[in-house]
Parts: sequence; C-alpha cells; structure tokens
Amino acid sequence: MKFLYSRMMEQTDAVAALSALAHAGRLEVFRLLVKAGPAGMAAGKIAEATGTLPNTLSASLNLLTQAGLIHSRRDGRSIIYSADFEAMSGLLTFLMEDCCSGEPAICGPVVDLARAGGCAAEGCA
Amino acid sequence: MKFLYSRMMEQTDAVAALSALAHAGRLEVFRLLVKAGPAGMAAGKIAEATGTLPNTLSASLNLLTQAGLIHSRRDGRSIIYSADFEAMSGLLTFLMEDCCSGEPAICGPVVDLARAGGCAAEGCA
DNA sequence: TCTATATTTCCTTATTTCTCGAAATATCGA
DNA sequence: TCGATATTTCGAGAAATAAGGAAATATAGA
Repeated sequence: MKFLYSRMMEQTDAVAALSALAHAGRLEVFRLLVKAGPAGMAAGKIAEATGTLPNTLSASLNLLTQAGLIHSRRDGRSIIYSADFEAMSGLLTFLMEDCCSGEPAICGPVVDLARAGGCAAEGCA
Repeated sequence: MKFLYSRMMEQTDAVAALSALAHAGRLEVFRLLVKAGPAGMAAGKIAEATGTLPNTLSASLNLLTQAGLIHSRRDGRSIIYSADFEAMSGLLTFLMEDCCSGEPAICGPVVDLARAGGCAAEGCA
C-alpha cells in the first residue's frame, strides 16, 4: 500500500498535534481554519471571529504552526493562516492505525462514521 | 443525514479527549487498546507491555476513562480495559466536521487517507 | 519620513499537569 | 481467615502551560 503523504506520523508528532488541539481556544481556531479551507484567514479576522486578544491568538497560532497543523503566508500587512490538510490526514491515520487488526467488522463502522461526518455536506466522493 | 452514535460531540468533550491523548504514555496505551479490540487488555498486561509503573498507568487509564475513550470491566482480580470505538468515531468526526464546507475536492483526499490508513490491513469495506 | 494598522515577542504570575513513593482496597486460593 | 496478587488512591514536589500587559517589529499609505 502506498501513502499519499510524505512521511508516516510518529508518536512525537502526534502528541505535539494532539497537545496543540487539546485547548478550547486553539481547537476553535483550527476548526475555523479547516472550515475556511485553503484560502485561509487573516490573523485579525480569526481574532475577531473568536474574540481572542491578539497576543493570546498569536501564541495559539504559533503552537498550531509548530505542531504542523497550520501554516501561514504574508499578504501585505496581514498574515494569512490556513489548515494543513495533509497533517490532518496524517493525524487521523495515526489515530486509526491498527484499528482493524484482525477485526474489520469493528474498524469498518469507525471509518464509515468518520467518513460520513467529514462529508456531511454531501457530494463528497 | 443520520448519525449512528447517540450524541454529537461537543467542544468540551473533544478537548477532554484530545488532552487525554496528548501524552506519550496515554497515547501508547490507547493505541494498544485500539489494536487489542473489543476483547481489551488487563491493566497488568498493559503495564507490562508499556513498562509503566502501576500507579502511573492507573492515572493514565483513569484519564482516558474520564475522557470517555476507554472503559473497563472487572474479571476476577484483573480489570480489563478496552477502547470505546464509538467515542473514537465521535472525535474523528468532530475533527473533520465542516472540512467539506463548499469544497469536497479538498475534503475528499483527507477522508480517503483516513479511510485507507485505518483499514490498511485490507478486507475493510 | 511620519502615522496607523497588523501581528508578534517578552515577561511575570497563576494554574495545571506529571511522576513517584507509600499506603489502601479488592479478589482469589489455601 | 490469611497471604498473595492486581489495581487504585493519596500526597508532595518538580515541571509545563496559560493569560495578559506592555513593548517591539513589519507593512502600507499620505
């Protein structure tokens, strides 16, 4: 089997990603960026949307970036953040790894649910 | 669309679950239980497999239980822990929620990867 | 160049989390 | 009932994390 992303996620990476997400404010930011898609969102807009102080938000964005879950690019005076969908895939894959070990009947529903939840909007192949 | 699990996961639950997993020792335990499947594993066996002190392991198991990620049953002198696959589904679903918002083309690969990773063993529908 | 906007960095304090030793609880078999 | 096994609870000290005020940096436009 061939993976579409470059490198298998290791436990250390997974812990960093999970730690970054294990915080109400950061989780909110991340999900906002997931929803925003590849276009991303300026830090200021995120602060506005979440009602966070700029320095607090900056710390959150930094942590999420270090964890590899988001990345940024400058656009004029603004800095645009966007979710890293590849990293997200890696994390989900890591969490589900070996879920099927010998028991596809158990794993199946888990994966189907995940699949259904992610694509609730419909039209998702 | 109908969800197979009882209740939508909320941010508070997700943070609790992510916090529980955001720790090398606990993540290892959880993945071990995911691999072990519904049969589960006795606390002593987990301690042996991971090389953890019994009290430290107990704290980890407690946290994972409170987060709803695992549950336990007594069997003689042993206590058998097993992963809660429904909770796992809920968490994955929560993380991927709105991933598709208007852009199935982006969401698709993420979900497919997760699906492929979880069922790498093959035979998984 | 000067001023305003956008974001980050530095620093300090309060809180939470982690780990371990020691003691307690529960179950089993003799 | 007694001793051994399996696991949990308690308590304390060390380390990591969180939040906010104030100042610094970078970009844009007049």
